[in-house]
Amino acid sequence: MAAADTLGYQVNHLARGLISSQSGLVAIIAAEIETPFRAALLSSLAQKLQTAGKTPVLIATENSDESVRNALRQATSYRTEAAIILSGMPDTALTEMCLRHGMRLVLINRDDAQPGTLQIRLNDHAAGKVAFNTLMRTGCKRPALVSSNAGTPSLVSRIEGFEDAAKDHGTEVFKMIRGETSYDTGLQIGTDLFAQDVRPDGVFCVTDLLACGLMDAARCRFSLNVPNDVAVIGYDNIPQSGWESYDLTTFSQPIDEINEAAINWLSSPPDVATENEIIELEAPLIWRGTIRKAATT
Amino acid sequence: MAAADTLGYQVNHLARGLISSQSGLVAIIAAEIETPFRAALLSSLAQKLQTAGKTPVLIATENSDESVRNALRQATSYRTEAAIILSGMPDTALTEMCLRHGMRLVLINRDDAQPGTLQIRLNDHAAGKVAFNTLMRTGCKRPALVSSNAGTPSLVSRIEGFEDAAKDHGTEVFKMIRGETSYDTGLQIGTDLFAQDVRPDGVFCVTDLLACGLMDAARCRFSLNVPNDVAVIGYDNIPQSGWESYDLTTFSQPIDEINEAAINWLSSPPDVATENEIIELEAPLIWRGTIRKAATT
DNA sequence: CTGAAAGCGCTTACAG
DNA sequence: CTGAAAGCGCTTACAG
Repeated sequence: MAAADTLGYQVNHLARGLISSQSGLVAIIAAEIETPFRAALLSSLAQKLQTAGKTPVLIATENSDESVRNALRQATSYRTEAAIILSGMPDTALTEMCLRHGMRLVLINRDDAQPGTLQIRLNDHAAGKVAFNTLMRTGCKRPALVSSNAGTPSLVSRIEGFEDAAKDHGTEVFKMIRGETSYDTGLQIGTDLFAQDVRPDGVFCVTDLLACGLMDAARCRFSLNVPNDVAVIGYDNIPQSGWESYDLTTFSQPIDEINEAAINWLSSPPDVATENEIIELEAPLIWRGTIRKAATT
Repeated sequence: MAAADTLGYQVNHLARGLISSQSGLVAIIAAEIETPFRAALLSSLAQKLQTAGKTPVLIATENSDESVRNALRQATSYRTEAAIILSGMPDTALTEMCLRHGMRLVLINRDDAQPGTLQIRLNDHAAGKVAFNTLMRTGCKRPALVSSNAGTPSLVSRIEGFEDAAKDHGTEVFKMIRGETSYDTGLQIGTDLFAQDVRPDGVFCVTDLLACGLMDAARCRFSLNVPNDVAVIGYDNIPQSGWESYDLTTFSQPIDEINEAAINWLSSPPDVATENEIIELEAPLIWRGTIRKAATT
């Protein structure tokens, strides 16, 4: 051992992976990793994977299913033990190929059912409802809903939750859905939204990035006061929503819980789960300054 | 080939790497990847690596040299072809071991000399000077300099450049260096800085994150106007500095150039470079709204 | 030009 | 309990 140490010997994981079919490699497949929420999720995930003794392989994709397919092929060629997919959806044929290779799949924030995989998702429908009810409880009369048209299952659920709550309440919702999920589309939507004769006085942005853009439009371009003229609720709890310029009330994605659930499942024996498994977590509302004080808590 | 395709055959890169010593794997070793600048660099790097036919292995470290050392060991055990290091410094012994393994090393934004490596850095000293001169040219009388005490070579160079320019100009600089490189320390430094009897009227923050925090302290806590009461210059050009609430004048790190330089060097034959090579790039100043209009352009 | 053999560095099962 | 052999899936050099 001493000799090995002085010679700088290290086990060759490539060779070990070849024989034992335990490569120690886990693929993280994600798009838009430069985005605040994704970056935070990725950072936490990479660290937890390492402390669990795995080595993360990072595969950046575009937002298309096609590029996720290629990513998955790249992963299997390295006999990755598992893939954690944060964006896009592989088709069933590819999923099956992964399973045949002994590779395990976890899908985060994706509702589509895939046999043999673990799905981790948040209760987005409930969050949409909470968003609506919170706006109403704090005195809003003209609620609005803004989203990108990325059409991700989680975004769609948030929208539906908000609309269902509005229907129950008998209130009409002004809806503006456009562009990609970014600060810039938030800014543009805000610019159009607040240029109207009758302005909404409370808006749920399906994402913090959209909310930040919308708030900047409200304040810099229309000199509106948040929350007095418009209340705003976001979703994700990115670092910027805690910055004093925004101080945004938002839903907090439980990043650590998500990643721990993923890693626990990967560490458990694979034969237990032949069906697909679903773990649903809650995203609690973080009360900050973009909402008026509620009459009732 | 048709049969291979229907059976879903794929070359096993582990086996190929074992025999050909071309694993196709490149390690990215980085700390604080959830931070806006790092996330942007990482995203671009991962994508460029993939289109160059390499597969990135992500190794998240803490900011210590010790954890970079462990990361490098993990990388060598997978016979990574190269490592791109964005944080911390491996010691010479480890660098030599990497080179002996046929692994190539590129160090980004690190000034420390290491034989056999490629160093990519920015002309931070010049940027520090530009920052000072720009503040003075736009009418500042009491310049201040704020930094974290991370002590990274690039931060130190920015500080020295600013101070050297001040010395040439015969002007005293108020300096506040504290904490880690984050929004929160920017906020705290700003809070203390603007509570003084004589306030600075122009400050160079060595990082955009610090600048955002400082601006929020100035505006939310002291109702100061930027740039009329205080001008602010940052460094990095993170996405948030382009947001309307900040509209921060800052130095733009040429992320694409940095990554292309790294990948070009990795693609060139290794025997050419036995000495360490240094590539120095410029970070141009992006003029936005946190600086008064200059009398002379 | 085609085809079989050797070997990369491991781990696992088996023989001594 | 120790030690040698077989084999993981490739690539490269060599024989036919």
